Amino acid sequence: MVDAIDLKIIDILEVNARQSYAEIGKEIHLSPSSVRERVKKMEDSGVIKGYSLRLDQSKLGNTLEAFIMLKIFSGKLKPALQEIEPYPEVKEAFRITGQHNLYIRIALKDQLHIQQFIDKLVNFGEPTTHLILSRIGKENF
Amino acid sequence: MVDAIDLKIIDILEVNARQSYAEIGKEIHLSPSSVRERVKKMEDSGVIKGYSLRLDQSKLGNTLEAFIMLKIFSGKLKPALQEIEPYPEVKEAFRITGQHNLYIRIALKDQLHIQQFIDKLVNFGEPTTHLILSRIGKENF
DNA sequence: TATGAAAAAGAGGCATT
DNA sequence: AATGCCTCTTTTTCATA
Repeated sequence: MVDAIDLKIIDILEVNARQSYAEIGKEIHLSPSSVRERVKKMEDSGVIKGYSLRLDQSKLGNTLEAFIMLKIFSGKLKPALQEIEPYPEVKEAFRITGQHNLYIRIALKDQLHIQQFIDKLVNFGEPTTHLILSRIGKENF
Repeated sequence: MVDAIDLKIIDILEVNARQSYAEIGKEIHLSPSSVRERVKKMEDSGVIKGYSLRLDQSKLGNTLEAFIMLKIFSGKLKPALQEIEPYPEVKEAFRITGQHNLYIRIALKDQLHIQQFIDKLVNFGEPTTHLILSRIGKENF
């Protein structure tokens, strides 16, 4: 399904998803079309779901990044999901195991906005908030 | 710094970072070169840090996704960071406020591997693990 | 906006299994 | 027969003025 060469391509694209097939091919000693074929197969099979951006949220004016874990009130899961879905502040969300049921990552302008955001969530569950202080690791995180 | 048109370009690239400048230009009624110029400026200023992939980890054989929050033991922050930095299983990590100090997101083959991973972390702090059950929201999450 | 240069997409062929 | 890679050609896109 996905062989060692495919994994190499993924590694390269993970660092820079806009790298050309020609350049990728040079790195792994394959022709541009072969690289392209492999990428297309991975897109078609769903291994590669899409291509995205790494943004510096602070330079976009969002000085606060945080994640909120929600302990959902009984029967409030569906309405909670519908509530948070459309917000552009929400960068990522998933259902989780443990004391809380929902993980929501957000990027916000300032403290006032995080307060307003939490105020909306308290209708659906009990929130625990963690501010993100800094990212760790390689640049491609 | 970043105007409304730039934000539109970011929105488009966030959904598909491999979209061509020509196509982006069509959507926002701008010439390919103008789009290209704006993107380059955002790259140079660091607003756009890079381009990345959205992968289906389960199709790569990683059936388990999780995040671990670590309550770091006194003086163990630096060694903890050095320990986790090189692991390919670590997809994201940041320092956080609250009861825990470190957030670590991982993708792993199976339960055995998560156990082994946690075993390494207990030397540096007290871990709390949450498995990720499912992603919520649009496809570009 | 127009241009040459570069890359992507597609077709066909060859080699290995 | 199927797969994976290559080369060649056409079309599209990029970067420069």
